[in-house]
Amino acid sequence: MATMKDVAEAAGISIGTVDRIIHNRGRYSEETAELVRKSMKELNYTPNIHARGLKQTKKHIFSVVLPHREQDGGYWRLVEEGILKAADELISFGNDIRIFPFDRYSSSSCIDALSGALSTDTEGMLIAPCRPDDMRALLEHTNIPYIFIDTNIPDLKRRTAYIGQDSRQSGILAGKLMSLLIARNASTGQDQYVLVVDPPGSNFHLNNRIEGFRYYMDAVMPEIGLMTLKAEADDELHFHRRLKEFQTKNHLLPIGIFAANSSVYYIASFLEKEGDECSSIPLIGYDIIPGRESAVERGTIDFILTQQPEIQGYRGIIMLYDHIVLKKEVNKEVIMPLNIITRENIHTFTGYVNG
Amino acid sequence: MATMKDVAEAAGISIGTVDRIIHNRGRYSEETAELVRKSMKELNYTPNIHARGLKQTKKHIFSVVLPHREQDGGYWRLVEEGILKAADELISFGNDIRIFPFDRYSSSSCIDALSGALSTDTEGMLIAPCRPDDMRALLEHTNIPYIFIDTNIPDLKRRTAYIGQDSRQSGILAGKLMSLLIARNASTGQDQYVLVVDPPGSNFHLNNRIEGFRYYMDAVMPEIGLMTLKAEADDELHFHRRLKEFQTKNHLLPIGIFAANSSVYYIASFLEKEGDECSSIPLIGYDIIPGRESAVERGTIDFILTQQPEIQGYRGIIMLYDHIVLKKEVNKEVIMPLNIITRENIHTFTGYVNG
DNA sequence: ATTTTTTGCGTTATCGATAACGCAATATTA
DNA sequence: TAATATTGCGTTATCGATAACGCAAAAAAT
Repeated sequence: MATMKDVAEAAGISIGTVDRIIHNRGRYSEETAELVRKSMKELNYTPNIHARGLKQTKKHIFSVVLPHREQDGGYWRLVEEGILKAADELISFGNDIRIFPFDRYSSSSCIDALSGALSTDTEGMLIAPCRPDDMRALLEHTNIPYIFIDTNIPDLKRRTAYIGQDSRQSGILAGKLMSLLIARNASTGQDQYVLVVDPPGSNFHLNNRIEGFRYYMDAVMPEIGLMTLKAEADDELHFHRRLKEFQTKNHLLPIGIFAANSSVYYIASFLEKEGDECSSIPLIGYDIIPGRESAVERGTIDFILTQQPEIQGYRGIIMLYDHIVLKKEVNKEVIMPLNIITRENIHTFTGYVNG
Repeated sequence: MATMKDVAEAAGISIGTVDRIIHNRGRYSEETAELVRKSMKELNYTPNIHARGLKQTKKHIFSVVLPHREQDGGYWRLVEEGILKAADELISFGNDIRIFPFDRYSSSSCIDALSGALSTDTEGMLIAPCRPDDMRALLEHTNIPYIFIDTNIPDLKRRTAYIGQDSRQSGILAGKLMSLLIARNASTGQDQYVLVVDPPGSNFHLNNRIEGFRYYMDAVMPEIGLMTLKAEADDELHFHRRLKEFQTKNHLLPIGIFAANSSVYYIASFLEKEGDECSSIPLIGYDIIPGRESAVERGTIDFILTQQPEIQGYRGIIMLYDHIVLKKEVNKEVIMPLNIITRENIHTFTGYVNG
């Protein structure tokens, strides 16, 4: 509860000098600085956040660089929602948060978005570097601090922080849940297999999830085969068509289906259309998509895994603000908890927790 | 970004009057009030939280009334940890949070704690009313605002909020997970049963959890019997003794064990002592107890359900502060998300999320 | 009719950090 | 040596909300 005035008095120096020392704002001697730092320690001085916030009328500008909301099955929409929620809170303090969306399948779009963000008077950036190679060069030559969200580029050590998920582990978890779901039916017949649905596009996390799932299934249920269905378009009808094709080609139904992202909802609607025999097939996927929870509530989808992308987005912005404006220490790496959602607990997850 | 001065000017009135109207601090006419309210709406005025915080040098005092940390298998320690974390943040703003612990098995201790809290100059209370009948009378006659945590007293409508858990639903979820775990072994023999461990003491949530579990198991696996073991002391050795007794009396091992609280860790240590045949029995319980995660990591405990009591405590205090000091609107009812923890995701839950 | 109380409103010091401004004293350059 | 630049430090207005203080005018009580 010591004020700057207290520190100044204890050091036998003026407030102005103390302030200059704290903020390293030139024009002071190292001697007095030492003295002041000692007094600060002794009095356990912490700046009053309110006084600071009040004085700082300066409007802070932050930029967000992430894929279009519709991409990856609406995943980015969820992230963006959390970002907007945090932005809302910060805007009311006179700050500005600018979003630079890009097409995650286009190199030029990605580069444009990032250079757009860089060319403004941004003080910090929240970046989803899902095209690391397009972004690396630009990020190596900037002094603007940035936080990575969702994907990390480990070799860019100048990042302030990374907030994301352990996607391989989530695949392993999906494998475990699948093994429980199919335990009852397994080994009652020959040629049993689990269908792995690989969503369109290539994506670090998707690959990791699938790899983790495979790893677990091969280790625990080696007798169950895994078949992969690669989708080419992020579109409900496309999924239905591909599934139908698959069904006619393979007359034997899978004993379980794993979808590596929110396309699980497309699969659910297909299975429900096909009748009870299909909709009772164990089905695991990712992310709670607002408005589509009913497939979980009905039990067509058995488990949904999520790392709450909204909260990821929300916390990303708050971390940026904490770091740059409040000058707080922030965690270098935040891994989101891996939640298991099922019909019995989904209602406790809709709507925000925290924030 | 409108200030109070802007509002005053727009309404053709002084700042002092605007302030009086906002805070309902007597001495103004309803006419001008109407005018001011209109200007506030028009200018979309939001008070500057920093200016407010800066001016408010007044030290706020809050009280917390909850059971001793050791009770209910260490559950309250977790709640208290979250409370202390929030308190820490608030104390640095010059506030004071006082904890009044009580013995949840003693009526007089409970009454003493609550009247202790009430007799101070507390501005708000966070209360765990796990002895509703002892607390009701006192709470009906106070004007100090309070928030209930963990347990609710629905008929006390004057509460500011309730933050807690849906315990019956968590029992149902436990039932679902149990049914998956035992699916493989079920119906291979006669007289199969699941053991339900009822921890010492009578507790609203414990009863609900067990009731929910029973409900699910009876509905989905009626052929599996449920046997109950009632423990009398919250003590690891006591549990081991009772389990040993049970084992000698019933030569047939259970095909699954459900413990309605964190005593699941006592059961895990017993099963591990008894060898592989025992430690592979499906086991479900509650709460992550710091330092005892290894039983989950080894897989002796298959699933842990938790509603993150630390976060409950943390949020309870923050809600109190938001309501009383910042005069924010707070949710009347906050139900914590129901998390499923298993060896594949426990590492993402240790340590705080949010805060 | 006079005194007292109440009501309505304006003015202003204050909270703590910040950064602009100003003034010496010292150092550097011409 | 004189002119200029740099360094070190003190003083003070400012951010916006708050609440104490003061002063009239109106209302109530005597």
